[in-house]
Amino acid sequence: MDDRTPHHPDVRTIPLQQVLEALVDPVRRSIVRQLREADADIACGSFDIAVSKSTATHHFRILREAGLIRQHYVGTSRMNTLRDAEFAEAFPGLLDAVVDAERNAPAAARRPARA
Amino acid sequence: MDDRTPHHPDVRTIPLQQVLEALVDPVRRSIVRQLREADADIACGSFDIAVSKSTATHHFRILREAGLIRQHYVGTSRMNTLRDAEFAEAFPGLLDAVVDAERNAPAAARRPARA
DNA sequence: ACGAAAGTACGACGCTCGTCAAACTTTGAT
DNA sequence: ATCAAAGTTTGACGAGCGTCGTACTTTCGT
Repeated sequence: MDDRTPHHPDVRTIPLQQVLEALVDPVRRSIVRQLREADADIACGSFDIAVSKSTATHHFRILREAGLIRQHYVGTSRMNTLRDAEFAEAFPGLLDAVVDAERNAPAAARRPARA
Repeated sequence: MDDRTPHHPDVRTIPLQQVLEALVDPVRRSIVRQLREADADIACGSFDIAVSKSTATHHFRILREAGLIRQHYVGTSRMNTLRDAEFAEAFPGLLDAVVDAERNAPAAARRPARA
């Protein structure tokens, strides 16, 4: 059985503050973007992010608690899905605006402003 | 003479990262919201924000450098205007989404998540 | 000319966040 | 039964941000 499924908050109860704190980190935004472009579940380990495993775990938790992603186990892999529709209902236009702003941006603009 | 007019960057050159860093602070978001609801210039000292003068100055600078506001002196007062249209052109839908998300939110949701 | 008003500049301080390594857990294969 | 793979947890560390007080600058009244 999977008690291994973590808690997913109701998106409508999440304050904008928490959402913005989640989206302000470039690594997390990169995760969201990759999920958008893939529209299929992606395992934690299969993302193109330049951080250690423990840091990755941290970022996924922040995203999950901010209502942006859903996570469920498949074997030893944790799969991630964007909670696209639900999120858009609670925060109309927000995710589109954020993702679109960087969609065709030069690579440099996608990197952290401060190393 | 007013060399006292500070530098205002071209909004199109500003990375999303910088914009999100500006908008993630609740005090700064409150400033933006007040400017939206007033649609007239407001002096730095006339905002309803619970921080010291020097902290306020800091927040206005962050907002200006992120392309969100324009500042100009009138006497000893520094007036602030939202760069609404320009900003919307560079980041379509973003400011609307952020402001609208909190527009009719309960007061508690407008306060910092962490004191 | 003097003083008050409105901001700015400059340090300083505390807290939080992103980061990592190391140890641990759970699942799947052999 | 073992071992490897995939994540999580915990603790630690460094950098950055928001905050303030104090000193300074500029402008407006009187």
